[in-house]
Amino acid sequence: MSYGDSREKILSAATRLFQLQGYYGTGLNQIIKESGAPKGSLYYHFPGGKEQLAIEAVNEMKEYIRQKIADCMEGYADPAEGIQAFLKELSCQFSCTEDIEGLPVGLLAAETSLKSEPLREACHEAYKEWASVYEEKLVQAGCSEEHAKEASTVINAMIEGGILLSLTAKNSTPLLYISSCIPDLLKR
Amino acid sequence: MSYGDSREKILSAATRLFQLQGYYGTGLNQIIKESGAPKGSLYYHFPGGKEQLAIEAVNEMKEYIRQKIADCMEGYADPAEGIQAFLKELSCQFSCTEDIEGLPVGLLAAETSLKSEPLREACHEAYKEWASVYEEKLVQAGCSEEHAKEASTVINAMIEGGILLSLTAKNSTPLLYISSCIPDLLKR
DNA sequence: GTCTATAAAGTGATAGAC
DNA sequence: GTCTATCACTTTATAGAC
Repeated sequence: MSYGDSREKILSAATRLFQLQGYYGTGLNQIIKESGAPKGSLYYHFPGGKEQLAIEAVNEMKEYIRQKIADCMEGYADPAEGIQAFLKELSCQFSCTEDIEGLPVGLLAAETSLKSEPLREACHEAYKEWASVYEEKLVQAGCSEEHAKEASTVINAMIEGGILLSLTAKNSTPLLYISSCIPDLLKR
Repeated sequence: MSYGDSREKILSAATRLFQLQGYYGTGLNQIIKESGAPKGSLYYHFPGGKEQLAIEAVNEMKEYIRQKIADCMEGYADPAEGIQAFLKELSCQFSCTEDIEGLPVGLLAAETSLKSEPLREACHEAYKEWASVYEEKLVQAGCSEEHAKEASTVINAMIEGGILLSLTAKNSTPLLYISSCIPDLLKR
């Protein structure tokens, strides 16, 4: 292969750390150290430096979460049940401190949306992609295009907000409350 | 007075900057510079250093937002209308780039909940306080205590998530979508 | 209450050898 | 592809003068 796995190891450590600690809370040294990749290879693989690394990390989060949402939605005919399955999966991490994954995309988005346009765009694309998975399912289930568009955005907001509240509360209660109100939200 | 206004100026600059740029994205030097307060007075007024400053900043955000929510709720008999008034106010900042206030509490919470217990607790208290304002109004309007408790947490999550999405999208659409689904959420 | 000076460590980034 | 060494800068925090 043209790339060894150094690039991959760096990117996966960066993704994990950015999600947990944020952009400014994570140093390049820490990324290198946790990745176990050779020290000198960072700027070889990521000539754009920290910003490029963060953009690619956001793309990793985007795809990882998109897949999770899609898997959950596929398992049920009713969109509400699919979303609840996804929320259930998210809530698991708060049972055990070690499992906590942080706030995917949201932390980086909040830190950098006003400071780096390319990074903001990457975060925005992630939210758009997740919304489109919800949207498609809702339309398939008989929602109007308009309602599906609104609802999918609201679901994105609730879930990011719910993770944030669960992180702060150190328990999954907020995510579970959200889960229980999903059917009411989609009933229209 | 026993304190001049240096303390106040430092704290208000810190509050603004932490909310916009986060804990690690904001340096003590920048806070001093923007506050216009004398350079040497920071550790005199805040012997606990950056962490103490952030905790007090979170308390400022807590009170500022609590007041805003309370004002909005007082203006209407219907809780849904009060919440929509608050969302309308939040959405204004995205009309003009200069007015953007960032993500109150949420950014600091996401960055530090896993790293500083006292800071996490301060953020948690803020969310609890906001929720109790919603809760009280909902119970007054005839909701069951149980439903009011759930709904107020969900509203907190939606709003923090909505600000985050609006920040990332650079427009108020997410907050407005949330506003339009509030009545459905409370109908029970 | 405020100042300067500075310590001690960390940051992102680059150059040049191998 | 990877290494080391290093630059230029910023960070939080402290000590001691005024």
